[in-house]
Amino acid sequence: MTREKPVAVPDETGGIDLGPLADSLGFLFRVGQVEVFEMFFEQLGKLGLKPGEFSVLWVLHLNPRVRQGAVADTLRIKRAHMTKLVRTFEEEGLITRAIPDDDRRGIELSLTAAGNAFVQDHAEAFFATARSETDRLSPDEAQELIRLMQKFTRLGGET
Amino acid sequence: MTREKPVAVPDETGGIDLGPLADSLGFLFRVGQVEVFEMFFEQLGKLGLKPGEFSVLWVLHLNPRVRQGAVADTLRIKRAHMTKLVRTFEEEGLITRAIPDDDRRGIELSLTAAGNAFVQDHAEAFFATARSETDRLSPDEAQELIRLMQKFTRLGGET
DNA sequence: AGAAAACTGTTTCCTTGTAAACAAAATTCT
DNA sequence: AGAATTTTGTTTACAAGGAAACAGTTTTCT
Repeated sequence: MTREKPVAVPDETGGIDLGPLADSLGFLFRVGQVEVFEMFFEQLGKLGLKPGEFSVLWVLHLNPRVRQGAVADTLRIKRAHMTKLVRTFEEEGLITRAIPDDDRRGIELSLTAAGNAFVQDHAEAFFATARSETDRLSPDEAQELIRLMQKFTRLGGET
Repeated sequence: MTREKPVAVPDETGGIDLGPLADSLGFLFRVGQVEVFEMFFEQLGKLGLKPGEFSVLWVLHLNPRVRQGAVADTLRIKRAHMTKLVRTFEEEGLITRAIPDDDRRGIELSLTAAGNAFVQDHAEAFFATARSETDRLSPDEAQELIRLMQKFTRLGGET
C-alpha cells in the first residue's frame, strides 16, 4: 500500500505528498468545509453570525411550526445538540415552542417577531457570502459542483 | 429575502423547504462530510479507526521527518490540536519526535516500526472505504466531483 | 551586537458536538 | 384492553476542536 510514484499528485501542499488521500471524498469534504468556514467568518465574523445557528432559524422561517427533530434530521444536527440550540434560541426570545395536541411527544418550533426580524436582517448577507464562496470556480464549474454534491447528499432530487 | 416559489427545490428533506440553503457550498460541504463520516464508521467503526488520526499517520508514512506544523497546515488541523494528537501517538508508541539541529523550534515526526505496521495494516481498508464512498455517483461524476473539490480546496494543482 | 519581529509548538480555558441512558407519549401486536 | 416496541425530546458525562496567551528559537533591522 506504499505508493510507487509520488510524482502523480501535483499539489499545493507545501511539498507534502498526500498520495490517494488527496482523492478521498472524506478528506476533500473536510478541507472544503474548513475552507468555506474560514471565508464565512472573514466576511461575517463581525456580525457574530454562525452558519449552523442561522441555518436553523432560516429553516424555521421557511417552515413555520416544523418539528424540532425534523429540523435536526434535515440539517444533520444530532437531536441532543438540537435541544441545546433550541433552548438558547428560546432564551434569546427568537423562537417559541408549542406542543401539538395530536402528538404530545413532538415540539413545534416557530420564530417570534424578533426571530423573523433577525432572519430578515441577516439573510441577504448570509446568502451573498454563500454565493461568493463559488468565486474560486467558473460559474459552470460551481453549478456542477453544487449539482454533484446535492446528488451525493441526496438533497437534489434525482438529478 | 423570503422566497416566493417553494416549488423550485424538489428534495429529499422530508418535506422541509431549505430554499437557497440547499445550494450553498457551506451547507453541502457539511452535510457531505457528515454523510461520508457515517459511511466510514459503518464500515470501519469496529477497527477503532478514525479518519483524522489515520490521515496524520498516513502523511508521516509518505513523508518521514516532516515538521509537525506542516502536517497540521496541510490537513487543516489547528496546531494546538496537533500537539494533542502528537502526544497521544507518541504515548502509544506510533511516532517519534526529533528536534533538528538547524532549527530547534521545529519538531520532526517519524513513524516507529509499530507506527509503520499500523499504517500498513489499515491502509488497504481505509482507502477501499474511501473509494466505495463514490458509489452514489457514476464513475464520471465521481471523478468530476473530486476534480472540482480539489480545485476548490486548491489541492489539485491548476486543474 | 542588540532590540524588535516572526515563527513554532505548548498550555489553559472554552465552545461545539456526541454517546448513552432516560422519561413521556404514541403505536403495534396480540 | 394491555404489554411490548417505537418515537421524540432531554439530561448527563465526555470527546473533539479552537482561541488566546505564553515560552523558546530564529530572523530581521538598525
